[in-house]
Amino acid sequence: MTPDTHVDAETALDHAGPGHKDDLRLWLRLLSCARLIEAEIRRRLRVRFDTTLPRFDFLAQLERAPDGLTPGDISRRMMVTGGNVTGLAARLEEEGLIERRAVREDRRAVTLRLTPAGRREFARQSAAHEEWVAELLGGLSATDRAALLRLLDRTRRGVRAAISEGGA
Amino acid sequence: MTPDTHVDAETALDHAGPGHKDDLRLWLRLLSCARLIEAEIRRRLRVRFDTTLPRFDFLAQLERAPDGLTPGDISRRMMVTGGNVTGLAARLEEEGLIERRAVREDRRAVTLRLTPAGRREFARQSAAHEEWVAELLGGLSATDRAALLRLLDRTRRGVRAAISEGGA
DNA sequence: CCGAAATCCTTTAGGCTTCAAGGATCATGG
DNA sequence: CCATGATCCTTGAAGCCTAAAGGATTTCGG
Repeated sequence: MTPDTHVDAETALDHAGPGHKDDLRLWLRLLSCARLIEAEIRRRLRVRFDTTLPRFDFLAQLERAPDGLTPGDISRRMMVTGGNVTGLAARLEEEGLIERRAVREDRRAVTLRLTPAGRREFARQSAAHEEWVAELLGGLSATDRAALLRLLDRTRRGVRAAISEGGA
Repeated sequence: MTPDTHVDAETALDHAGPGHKDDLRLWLRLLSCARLIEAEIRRRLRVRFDTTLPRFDFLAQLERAPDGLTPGDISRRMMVTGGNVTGLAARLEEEGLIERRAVREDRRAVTLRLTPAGRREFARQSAAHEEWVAELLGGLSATDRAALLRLLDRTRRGVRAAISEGGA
């Protein structure tokens, strides 16, 4: 409100160097880019397969694990909470796409695996999904793609480092 | 099912060039990168301010519009549905961070604006948010930042073009 | 052996998000 | 004027997601 406050806010940013504002721009652009693609993929999954991205990701995890996974495994791989997995699994089982099986060695646990119908359905969805992504990213040159891949890898590593430092 | 079908599926991918799989990798990396940052920011907003990203974004929109915005405006700017805005606005109003005001010229509409408390609260959150982003992205060199910004811009334009073509 | 702690999964409450439907108001063409 | 259609916002149903608490089982130290 007062002039002093106003100046302080600005100088605080200036002292922190030019990176502050640039980083915000970079993050907002990264976010909008990811959201744009994600929203389109969600839309197409809904329109063409009457499903959702979490369901698709769930089936993708099981597809890669022929022997099945426990809810805990899926929770860790999808980076979501256990309660979330319980709900998704209930609906997918209800639709006959996955099945539950008791684990002999541990009566607390259960393994989830694709049913034949689930495997078939995921194959259809997966092929379309791959085409969509190629279509959406098709505008980039091979050079740009490679550069972007490398930069994103560096970004991710940097972010992970920052999180584990700060989180310690 | 039949051998022919199987071959067709594979050749279809091959004909599309090596970009298919690469694009998928690129998309997954972009997504994991964005989600990593977003999850950390959501976590900090919750822990330190007991709030959420949608609420923060909502206040940010109002902060930039001193004269207030209608739910429709916010819906468009945040790229979410109107019903979503209704619910967020109800909770933010309940907490005294925003206020509703009738519009004289149009009795269907209403303008939402920050209360003084809302403006104060957002200032706190916004400053912290900016620091967090700088901290998380701080590992990147100036060169990488600039390159990434440019590549993401190209990506976004390409995706938008692909969507508007396909969506026509 | 046995009790405490850890692990596994589920449940519950609450917030976020969408789609679809509905009520109120405005604008327009007849 | 007024009926029709458009626009604005809200509501309702359903799915996604989290944090926190709870029940069942396993593990492990004593």
